[in-house]
Amino acid sequence: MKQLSIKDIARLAGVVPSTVSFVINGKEKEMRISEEMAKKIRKIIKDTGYIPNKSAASLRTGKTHVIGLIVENISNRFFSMLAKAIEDIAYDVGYRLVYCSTENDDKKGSELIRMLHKQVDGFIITPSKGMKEEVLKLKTSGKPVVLLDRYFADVDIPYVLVDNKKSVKSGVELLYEKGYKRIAFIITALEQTQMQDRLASFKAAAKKHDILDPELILELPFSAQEGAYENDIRSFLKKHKDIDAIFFATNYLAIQGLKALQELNWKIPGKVGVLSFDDHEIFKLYTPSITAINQPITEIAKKGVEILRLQMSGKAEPAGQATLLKSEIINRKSL
Amino acid sequence: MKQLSIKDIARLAGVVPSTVSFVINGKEKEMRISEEMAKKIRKIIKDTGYIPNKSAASLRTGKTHVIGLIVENISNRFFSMLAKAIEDIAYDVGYRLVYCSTENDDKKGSELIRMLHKQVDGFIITPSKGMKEEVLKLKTSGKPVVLLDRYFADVDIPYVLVDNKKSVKSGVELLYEKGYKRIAFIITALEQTQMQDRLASFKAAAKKHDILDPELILELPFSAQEGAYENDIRSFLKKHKDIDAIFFATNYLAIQGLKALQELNWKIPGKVGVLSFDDHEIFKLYTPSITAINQPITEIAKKGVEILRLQMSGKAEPAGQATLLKSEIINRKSL
DNA sequence: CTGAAAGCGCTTACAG
DNA sequence: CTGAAAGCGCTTACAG
Repeated sequence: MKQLSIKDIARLAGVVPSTVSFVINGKEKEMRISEEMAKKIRKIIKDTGYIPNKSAASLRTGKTHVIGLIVENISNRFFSMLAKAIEDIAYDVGYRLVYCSTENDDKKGSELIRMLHKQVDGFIITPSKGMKEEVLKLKTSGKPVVLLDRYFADVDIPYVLVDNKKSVKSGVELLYEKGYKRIAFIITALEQTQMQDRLASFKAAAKKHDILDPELILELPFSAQEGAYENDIRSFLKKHKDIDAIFFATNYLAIQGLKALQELNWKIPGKVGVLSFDDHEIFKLYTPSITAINQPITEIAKKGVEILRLQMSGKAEPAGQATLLKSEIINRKSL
Repeated sequence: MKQLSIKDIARLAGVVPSTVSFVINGKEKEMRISEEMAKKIRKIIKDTGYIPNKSAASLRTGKTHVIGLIVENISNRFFSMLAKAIEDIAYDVGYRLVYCSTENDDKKGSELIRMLHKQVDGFIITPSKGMKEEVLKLKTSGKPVVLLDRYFADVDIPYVLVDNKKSVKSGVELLYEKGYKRIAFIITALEQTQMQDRLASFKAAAKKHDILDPELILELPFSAQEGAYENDIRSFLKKHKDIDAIFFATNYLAIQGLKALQELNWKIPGKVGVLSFDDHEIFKLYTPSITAINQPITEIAKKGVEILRLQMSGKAEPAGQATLLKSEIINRKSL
């Protein structure tokens, strides 16, 4: 069963390939093809099951109608939710997604960008620090690109993310209002901008309320290994028995922190209050359920695709390269 | 900055495009191009940052080096883990992944297959029932395809999945050995083959040990809505207070079941033992931790890609279309 | 409205 | 080893 080409359809319809092409691409009005002929051609296309070869069209037009999504790790809940949201939105406007995980490996990330360059109309990237140069090249070569979740501080590339500073500030204020004074802040991956923002904001907010104790800030090196943070958190907590609340900068830290708390037999919220940045299914089910700051994943996806489409259509970018979205505190029983 | 083409590279190297093409595709030996010339060409490619246009190559060769992955919902843990595993394996052998979620929507699933048909060299699909016809067309047209996690019983298409029957049987036996006799089995999505297998196997194994009570089997209609099963499970449990163990056929049922148990204040394992098919991060952290049957996700991915590659390379398929992989019981504290 | 043709950037069979 | 050329399947500017 040989694949049909536009020529075959043209022959069947008794016209030239150009005419078929115009009908396929919805230009029959513009090209003043009779509605009758257009209908006939559409019927033949349907009956034969003809599907245009997109490689050929791409080669000719330079457009692929594919968006390249490069995230850190698709098996991570945040990224898979994000990917799903982007996919849904992109699908509705006629784009597909090619996605890849960088594993926080700058080399792989850069390689992926180069590999996909000609095969996608634009990129959505949650960049690691070392991808900066490659991302800049994208920008230079005029390839549409928008960053999500992370950004490069000193570079003019649009990005969309939750307002980390405001979110952490609200978190600290919530803790403060509930009467917590000895608040630990546990964070990792400080090479990432969003983490730096969270840390800076914690310090500023705690200082403002005069409850900042640098001793209570635990900065852990990033690790992809399972359970990597648990021991560090436990020994940290042991050393600071007067802690009355813990603010985890990410959900995976919180999850491992909960384990450490189980082992130490510190009751929540009796002994310590717990607050996590980033929600997680576990938090709803845990006893007690864990209060969390939820990122607006769908909004991030929506805004990201919107900005990318604006670039892809060649229109001017919206004023201002940064889009900061509001988070939401989900009050549960751990505070 | 105009994009370079193979002609530009050829001009820079003082050769014809063919020669460059051979070097790019690693055929310099075969074509007896001098190592010296090959080196020179490779250097120019590197220096200029030239990247071959894959649309053009695809148009010419008919190969895209892309695998289409169609899953139910990428934001679901099982599928995102599977996608990640497939991506890793495919990447190592020079393939990229285009993925899409069907949302269990047959129409969207079939549409995706058609849309991707010419853009991928092969498909990996976790099919829903209604995609059968479209998958069969794939097979007819000679497109490599392998099914994961689900299958079509009466059709000759290779598939890879966990041995659901054996896994459930081991689960029942574990429960029986531990002394549980009034075992409830809670299941949903019975239109899916793997679910049918799990149910059939539960019945057979329970019958064998003479502990089968049809009253204790709860078959719920599938629902994508959050928390959809919780109420049904709770009222079911209330009606059968003598249950001494619950075997959940999937992790999402177990998670909602745990909530129901919390509300009923049935202690685990004091009042009931709990066993779940499919592991989940939550189970490790829950108090008590939940014993689960873990699917070999990496193995499924590896085997799936392997079978697909065999098909893509035009080699004969391995004997037998079904590949059943062993699961593993992770013993925790809920039994 | 229709036709004829060029060209996107590759790969490869063929001739030397 | 090198050269010249065809052709993959489209889209589009041009001529009628």
